[in-house]
Amino acid sequence: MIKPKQKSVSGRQASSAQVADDEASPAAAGTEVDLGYLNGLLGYALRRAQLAVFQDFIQNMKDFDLRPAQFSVLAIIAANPGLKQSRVSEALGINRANFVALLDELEKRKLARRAASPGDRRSNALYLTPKGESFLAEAYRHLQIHHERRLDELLGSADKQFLLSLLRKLSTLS
Amino acid sequence: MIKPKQKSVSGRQASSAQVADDEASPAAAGTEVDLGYLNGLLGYALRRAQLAVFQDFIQNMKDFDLRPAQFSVLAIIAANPGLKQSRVSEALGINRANFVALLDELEKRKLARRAASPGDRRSNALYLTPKGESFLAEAYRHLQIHHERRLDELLGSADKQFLLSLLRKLSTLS
DNA sequence: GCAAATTGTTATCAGTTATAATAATCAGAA
DNA sequence: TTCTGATTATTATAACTGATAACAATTTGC
Repeated sequence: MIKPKQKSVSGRQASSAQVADDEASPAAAGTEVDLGYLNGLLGYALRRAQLAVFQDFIQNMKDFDLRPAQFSVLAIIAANPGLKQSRVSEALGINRANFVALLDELEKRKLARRAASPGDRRSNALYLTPKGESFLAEAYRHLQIHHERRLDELLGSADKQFLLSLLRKLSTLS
Repeated sequence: MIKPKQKSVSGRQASSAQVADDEASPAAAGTEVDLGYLNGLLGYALRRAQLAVFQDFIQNMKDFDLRPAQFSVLAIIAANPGLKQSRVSEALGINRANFVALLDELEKRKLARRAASPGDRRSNALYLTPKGESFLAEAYRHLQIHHERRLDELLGSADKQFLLSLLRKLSTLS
């Protein structure tokens, strides 16, 4: 079902590795820039891909004025209504001090709200407002149609699923 | 040769999607946090994976005091000696204004140097110093042994190659 | 020869991320 | 129960990244 197409990926190692500097002939202007050691580095490929995908995400969420971090907060709260603030920030890997302003903004826009946590007066239980629920649902629908579908077309949806599984493995590092 | 293992990736859509808020029962404390909509989003998986891989990179480069951006600059110069400053920054997607301080640092550490560009007195031709050459080679060797090999073991080296090819496709997004 | 573009640089600003400190509250041990 | 230590949300702050604008020197094209 999933056909890994390795066609244009070959010849990677051969391209650089030997760092011979002939200072007499500076790299030609019309030539393509050789990525050298970067060609094999997963971190580099990840960074470039993440930047490109986030750019597309941000572009698509322009009408919603929603950046990736904000979307992720709404999504977590929607899936776990009543979760306390520290657990939401922890789940997203966001420092809880920095999470305050992020949530302030969402609360100011009436998309989320802090509620008293029953049994612990220190913590806030977080909920989406009704407006937040429909807003998130619409944003998600828009993303599916415009953002994710575009990625499906670029990668093939089977390969995209496989990509997701590989990325999840990487997230478990240390 | 490449066997896409889709085992634990199934049931993604089913997990959330229905955002039913039962405000009466706040999300339990001992329960795992449900990622909800984030489960299907490629951008989220990419971000978490990139963060994890960069953390491992930085950890492994601690003795070299070399961060990803610095490594990438050295790698580009090594593979394209004499390339002018603006082309290096452009190749890495780094704003040329921000590139100045980055290169200043590498020059202060005697790893790279700005040289006069023959035929254009505006631009700098960039080279690694001999120290820079050996430093980069050692850093790369260390990365291969400790960083990339670990990723190979985590993903399987065939799947890692396939992952690289998918990430490169994503980087082409507008 | 002159207007427009390029190159490196500085200054600046918004956004992100990490740390420390603090007040309120909770939990557990003496 | 009281007291000590941990947790929670918050503020303030600093470091770092990324983008923009302005500028001088230089090159390019008409």
